[in-house]
Formats: sequence, C-alpha cells, structure tokens
Amino acid sequence: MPEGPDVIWMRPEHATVGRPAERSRAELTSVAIAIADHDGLDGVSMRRVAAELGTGPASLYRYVASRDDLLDLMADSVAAEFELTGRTGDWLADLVDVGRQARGIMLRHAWLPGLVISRGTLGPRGADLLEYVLGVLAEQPAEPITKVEAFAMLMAVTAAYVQHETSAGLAEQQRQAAYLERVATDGGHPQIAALLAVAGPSAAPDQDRFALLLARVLTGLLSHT
Amino acid sequence: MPEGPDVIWMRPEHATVGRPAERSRAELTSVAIAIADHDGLDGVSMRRVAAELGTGPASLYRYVASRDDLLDLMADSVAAEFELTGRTGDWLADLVDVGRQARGIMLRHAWLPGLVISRGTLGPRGADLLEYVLGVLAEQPAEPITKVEAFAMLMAVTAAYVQHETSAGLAEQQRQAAYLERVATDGGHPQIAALLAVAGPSAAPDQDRFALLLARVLTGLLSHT
DNA sequence: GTAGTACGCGAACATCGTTCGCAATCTATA
DNA sequence: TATAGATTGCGAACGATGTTCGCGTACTAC
Repeated sequence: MPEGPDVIWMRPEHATVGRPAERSRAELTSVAIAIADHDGLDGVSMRRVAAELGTGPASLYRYVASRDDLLDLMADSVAAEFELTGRTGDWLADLVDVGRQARGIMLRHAWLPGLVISRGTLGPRGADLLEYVLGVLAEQPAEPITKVEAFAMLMAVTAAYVQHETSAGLAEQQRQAAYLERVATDGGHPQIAALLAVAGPSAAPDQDRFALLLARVLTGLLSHT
Repeated sequence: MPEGPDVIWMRPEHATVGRPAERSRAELTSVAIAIADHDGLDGVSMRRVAAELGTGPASLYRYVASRDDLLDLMADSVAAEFELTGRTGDWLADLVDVGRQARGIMLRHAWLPGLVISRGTLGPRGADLLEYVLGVLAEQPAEPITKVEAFAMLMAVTAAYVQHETSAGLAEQQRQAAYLERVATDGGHPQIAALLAVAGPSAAPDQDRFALLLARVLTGLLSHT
C-alpha cells in the first residue's frame, strides 16, 4: 500500500518495477492549475481533471493519495514562478519584493490565497522560498522563531490582501457594501457612516499601496525593539 | 421567491403572513455552532443540522438560502462574544485587546479562522465590532482606508495565528516537520538546517507572544510615518 | 368563509471524493 | 525464453453532499 503517513513529497513518484505509469504528477498538476485558473478551485474535481487527461477518475489515485495532495502539488508548483535573485543587501526591500512577487503570482492564480491560508504546506519550492527569506534575514538580529513568524505573516498578509483585492468588484463585495450602507443609515454606527460618506467608491488598491502596507507590517515585526 | 441578491441580514427572517415558522435562524445557528465545535466545519452538513433539529434537510432552506448563509450566520453569531467595553484611551492597547478577545473566541471555536479568512462577511455583530475599532481609532491621524485595512489585518493576522496555533500538535504539522527535516539534511538549505538545529521543538505560542506580534503589526500599520 | 401566502418535508437529482477488483503491462530473475 | 512479481489503468460502485420540486398543511387578511 502506498498509503504512508508522509506528505506527498516524501513518497517516490513512480516505482522502479511493474507496469510503468503513463502520466506524471506534473501532468496532473498542470491540468489542475489550468482548470483552477479558469473556473476556480471548485472546478478542480477529480472527475474533471481525469476527463481533461482522457482517463477515468480512479486512475488519478495512482499519482495522488487524495484531492488534498493534488492541491498541495498545485500550490507548490506555482511557487516556481518566484525569481529568487537580486538580493540588494537591504532586507526590507528584499522581503517586500518577495511579497510583490507573491502578490503577482496570486493575482495570476486567484485560487492560491485560499490554499496558502487554509493549508500552509511547504513543498520543495516552498522550502526554497523559506530558505531564501531566511538568507535575507541572516544578518538580522532577531530570534529564529520571529523570522519564521515573519515568513508566515508575509504569506498570510499577502494572501489576505489579494483575496480582498480580487473580490473587490465582484457581486459578493457589492452585497457587503450594500449592507454596510444600510447599517450606516440605521443611526447606530456613526463611525461607519462617516467612513462611507468620505470614501465613496473604495480607492483602487495598487502596487504601491500594498508595498507600503507590507513594509509597515514587516518593520513592525522585525525591527529591533 | 425569497431569492434576493442581498446578503442574508437584509432579508426579513419571517414573513408576516402565511403559516408561521416553527424554528428560527438563531436555532439553526446555535445547533450548527455546537456541531462545528465538536466535529469541525465539515461536520456541519445540512442533513446533520436538520437531524439534530428533528426535521428534514429541505426544511432548512426556509430559513437560509444556502449553506454559505448558515456559515455567515455562525461567524456573526460568535462575534457576540466580544466585550466591547473598557476603552482605555490608548488605541494600541485597546486594539491589542480586541485581538486578544478575537484569539480567545477563535480558540473556543476552532472553525472560525477559516471562515474569517475565506469569507470576510460582516453581519450585525461584525458591524458593531468595526464601529468599535473605528471609534478607538477616531483620534488617530490616519486615512480612513488605512483604518479599515488595519481592521482587516487585525482579523486576518489573528486568524492566521490561531490557525497555525491550533494545528501545532496535530499530525498534519508533524508531517510538515518531518519533511522539513529531510529538506534540511539534503544539504541545499543551510538556513533551514540551522533553524531546525537550534529550535528543537517549536516554542509554545502563548498569550504574550501573540500580543507582542499584534502590537508590532498594528504599530507598523498605524503609526504616523 | 374564502383567497392568498408561507411553511414542513419526503423524494429525488446531480455531483462529489474515494474504494474495489481485475485485466493489462512492465522489470527482474532464472 | 519462460516465469514470477509488482504496479498501473480504470469501469463500476458506495456513501455522502448541497440543493430543488411539489404538494399537503397551517396560518393571516379580507
């Protein structure tokens, strides 16, 4: 039984004996990513992936122990889009750049934030990223645990920001706004009312805005106090 | 058709005419919360809630348009556990206290972080909370949008922290650790290797640790720069 | 009384993740 | 070259899910 208590990256992809596999984890992953890019994570069903691959649903379980495994593969796969080069020597600038890249990747794959937050699994690519961030922070006089927390927060904050960003114009957010406006007119929430009166349509969240936010969070986390 | 494009709190709970309802949204909500507290969010199926209520699954749709609506009700319901009193005049202290309470609520209801992050919907209780936070920040010389971002980050960071906290001892996290250790021994990740060599078992995340983290994040976000 | 309306809910539909069993196809060994 | 062993491919099925339909029931308003 290939059922080990391990994470998927600890299991060998193919056995050396027996009938050779006709497909690969990478194939499943890229198909799943393509589907998710078009139709969201909910579109990624085992049946759909299998159909797109031209096989039956049961075949996928030769490559993956569960759907969650496939999701882990997806998340780690797009982490390859990071370009971990060009350290400037300024740790803050380098970390903000990592966040900028992460935001870019998440905007390109709108399903990523949900995965990053719900399951924090690190694959090979994720490990490379963590290694890079720790390298950037090597000279920084902070406790190791703090640095790991900074990494986690970098990802979590970015994911939360992008998720808020991508659902901005959607119907979901507009219902929210509609309800908040009704709350504002109810009289019991003067601060919210004042907020809506001033803001009008919410300001477009752009690149600089995010970079500033991230820089502030990271400074708060890692500056020697 | 009660199918409106509105969020659930904009739809009247019961009509004034016709056969009166035998149950209430609050009843569904409290049953769903009890289930989620015991068996997690996945345990909250329409069938299970209905069974616990002594009815058929179809009956629930007289009170709720979808399962997601029920989840929204749950999230807003536990937001009533906040005690929004005792403003000290120190905005940072007050906000950290809000975070502390949020963490307490999320520890009590381990399913909350997932909801807070994935769907950021604000109900009546959520609006009260936002109103309170905006009130705390009234004197603070920051742009309104920044204050809303601070509120969102306060919630997101707390949720991410608690989620990382509650899955600490679980099998899931241990698989992670096992894989990271293998990565460390592979030789290509010296920083990670150094980290694991020093840290040993991860330090227990306690109250003070979280408060410090939150204070740093909030200071970074809201301090006049 | 009568009309109108909303509720209760059994039954069913579509879809989902996953498992089982066996035929097919490969490597390793003799 | 035959045989043994191991793994893959996958049709069929299981159990569970969210949701819809239709109809009988129970109420309010007139």
